[in-house]
Amino acid sequence: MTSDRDDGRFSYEGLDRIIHERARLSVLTSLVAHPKGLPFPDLKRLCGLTDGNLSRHLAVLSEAELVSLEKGFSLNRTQTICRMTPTGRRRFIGYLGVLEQVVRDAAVAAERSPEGGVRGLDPATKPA
Amino acid sequence: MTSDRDDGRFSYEGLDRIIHERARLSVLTSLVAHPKGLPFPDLKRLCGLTDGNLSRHLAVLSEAELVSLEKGFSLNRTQTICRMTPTGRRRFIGYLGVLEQVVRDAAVAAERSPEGGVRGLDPATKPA
DNA sequence: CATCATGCTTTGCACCGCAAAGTACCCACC
DNA sequence: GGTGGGTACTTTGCGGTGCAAAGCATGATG
Repeated sequence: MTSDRDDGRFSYEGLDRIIHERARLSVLTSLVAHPKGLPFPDLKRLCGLTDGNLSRHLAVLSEAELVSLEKGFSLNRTQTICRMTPTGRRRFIGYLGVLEQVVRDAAVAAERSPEGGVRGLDPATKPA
Repeated sequence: MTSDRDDGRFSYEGLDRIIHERARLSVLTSLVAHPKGLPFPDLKRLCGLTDGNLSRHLAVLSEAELVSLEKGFSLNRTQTICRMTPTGRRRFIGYLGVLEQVVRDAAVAAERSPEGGVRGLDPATKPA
């Protein structure tokens, strides 16, 4: 059934641990959708994260140089603006390619076995 | 910029922690591609996992009743056959829907900001 | 001045992924 | 029959991490 050639067929090594994490995936998607950057509180609301959580994940992303943090003041308040770095953007897009591959693999497979419930996941199907 | 209506816009709560993990994502994708089940060693090779790793992840998936483990004998060897349960299949497909949404959100956003490198990720583009 | 709200950061812990070591079984081979 | 080796897993140990709760600093408000 499975041949030697299939070794690692589904290993998906491109799923970078830094990126492949729900909260950080949220953050990065938010940031790629807002190329001019987002203030901490907006990001927090978009991602549905607590303060502490967002802070920690931003630290990780910043450490990995996937996002940059610009700390300043606005309306007499401290304000951190988060942006995606060019590196971050590149790596995120690479990651998305792998993610796309996962979805495609799974959709093809699920389609092939007839046990129903696969509507809208056929890779050739466009969403409504 | 972001309105109240956007709260949680990118929170992706459907990214189930049990499923959203590289190794288990591998396992589930392998299993959905092999509806008749896979023996432990084949699964291990497909996913590029060590024995211990696969064992642990299977325990988690089995505990959550996303996969079933059938332990038996074949050719005088112990053999565990792993299958996806109907529940597992349903939940995995649900998860895939969310994953698809992530890819689509990100692709749209990345497309919209002009800084290049987005080839092949446009949601309207089919792979070659 | 006290209180409350905002905008984060730090702490603490429980959980988890991973590799290495361990167990069980079977099969040669001498 | 016993020893060595291979297959098929399971268990253990540990370093790392996500998360919530608590902490801290600043500014507005009564």
